[in-house]
Parts: sequence; structure tokens; C-alpha cells
Amino acid sequence: MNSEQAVKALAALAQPTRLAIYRLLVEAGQAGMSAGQIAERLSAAPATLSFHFRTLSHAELIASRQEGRFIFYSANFAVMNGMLGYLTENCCGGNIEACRTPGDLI
Amino acid sequence: MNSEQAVKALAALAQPTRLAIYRLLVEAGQAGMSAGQIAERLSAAPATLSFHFRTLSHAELIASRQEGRFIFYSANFAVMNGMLGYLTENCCGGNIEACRTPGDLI
DNA sequence: CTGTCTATTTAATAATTGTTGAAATAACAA
DNA sequence: TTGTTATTTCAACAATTATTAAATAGACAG
Repeated sequence: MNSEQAVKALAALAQPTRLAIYRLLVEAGQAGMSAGQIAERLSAAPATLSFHFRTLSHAELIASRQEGRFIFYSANFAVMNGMLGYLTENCCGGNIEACRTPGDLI
Repeated sequence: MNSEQAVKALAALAQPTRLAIYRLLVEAGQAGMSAGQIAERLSAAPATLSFHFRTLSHAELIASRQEGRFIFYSANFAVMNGMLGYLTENCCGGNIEACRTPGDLI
């Protein structure tokens, strides 16, 4: 993960509708959810969601697969893990203890 | 952590300069760094950084303390942890195994 | 008080982003 | 083919965001 990828992933999640989509997909696991199911759960217009799916896909935070007329989206955990690693890299200059006392980062 | 706070934190990090600031402060640990030191490391204009400090502070991702003429900023790990928890809540519907196989989320 | 250093605020501009209706595409059934 | 369903793309507009120069504020030394 580099800065550009991390910014893209963070920006993709930094929007209420997209964050809700992502959390729904994290909960759904491997099976994922169809665009229509997500639209129903979030009460959002299809065009609006399509726009957000594209942003999340472009950041590789979600993947899609077609099944008949439906498109299923699912969370890509690897990219989330990469982002978390990038955010906490060299935490407290490598001094684990200094890192644990204030909060409980990782 | 709620959706609004999470979006604020994610948006704060979703910008190259702010992400660089945050990572610098994660590395610096409790001691933090002065605004001037950060400006030097990132070769950014003071006014630009001030704008970004405000965004990060508002999201409570960083804290500040004054020491003489200097203002020291440091990372607030608690909010980062809250955000990570929010992102992975109810992962795979609670089925830990389904969650671990694809990547290694948490 | 005056001057210097550190950092923030203001104001203006340029660029990016989110939403939605309408049209288009694609899969399937009759 | 024709019709129906599921989803995306297009176009236009409103709203938000980032950057910078210039002005301001606050701390300290002489």
C-alpha cells in the first residue's frame, strides 16, 4: 500500500452512503449483496448507488460478480488490511510500549 | 463511534498532506512534533498545514499542546481505534472463520 | 515598548464531489 | 421479437474542498 492507494481507499469510505455500503458488505461477508438489495436497505436511488459502487470498486475496497440480471458486491478485506497497516506503520518509532499505553492501537 | 464521526475521521485522512501529517505523528508517538518541524518535513506552506491541522483536530485524530512559541501536535490513537472498530463491526455476520479466510481482517 | 519568531485566520479562487432524472445497456421470459 | 427487470451511464447543477498571499495574534528577548 502506498500513499496514493491509501488516500483513494480512505476517500472512498469518507462519505456516509459509501461507508454504509461498505459496512453492509463487511457484514454480508463472502456472499455479498446485490445492488438492488443494497438500494433497498439504504433507501437510495439506483443511480446514486451506482456512482458510489464505482468509487468503492476503483479503490478496490469492494469486488463485484454478475449472477443473471443481478450484480453482487462484496467487501475486499485485503485492501482494508493494507490500509490499516499503512496508517499504523512505524507506530511510535517502533517502540511498542509507547504505542500501547495511550490507546490500544493494533 | 457513529457514522458521522467515522466519516469525519476518514475524510480527515483522505488527503495526501493530512495522511502524511498523521503518519508522521503516529511515528513520533506521545512527544509529537511542532507545526514548524512538520512544515519542514513535508515542505508545505504554514497556512496550508494550519488548515489541515484544523481538519485533523476537528476529527479528534490529533491533539495539540502549546510549549512556548511552538505548538506540538500528536496522534490520538483512541479515535483511530474507534474508527477501525466501526469499519469492521459485525464482520461476516459474526462468523469469525468466514472473516479470516479471505484476508486477515483484525 | 519594539522587533522577531511561530503559527493561525481571512478572503479569494480553482478544482473536485454528490445527487438525480432520463436514457442506455444487458439478461432473461414469454 | 417484445416486454420486463436490474443496473449503469450521461448531463447538469449544487455544494464542498484545497491552496495561497496577506493580515493577524501570541510568546518571548532585548
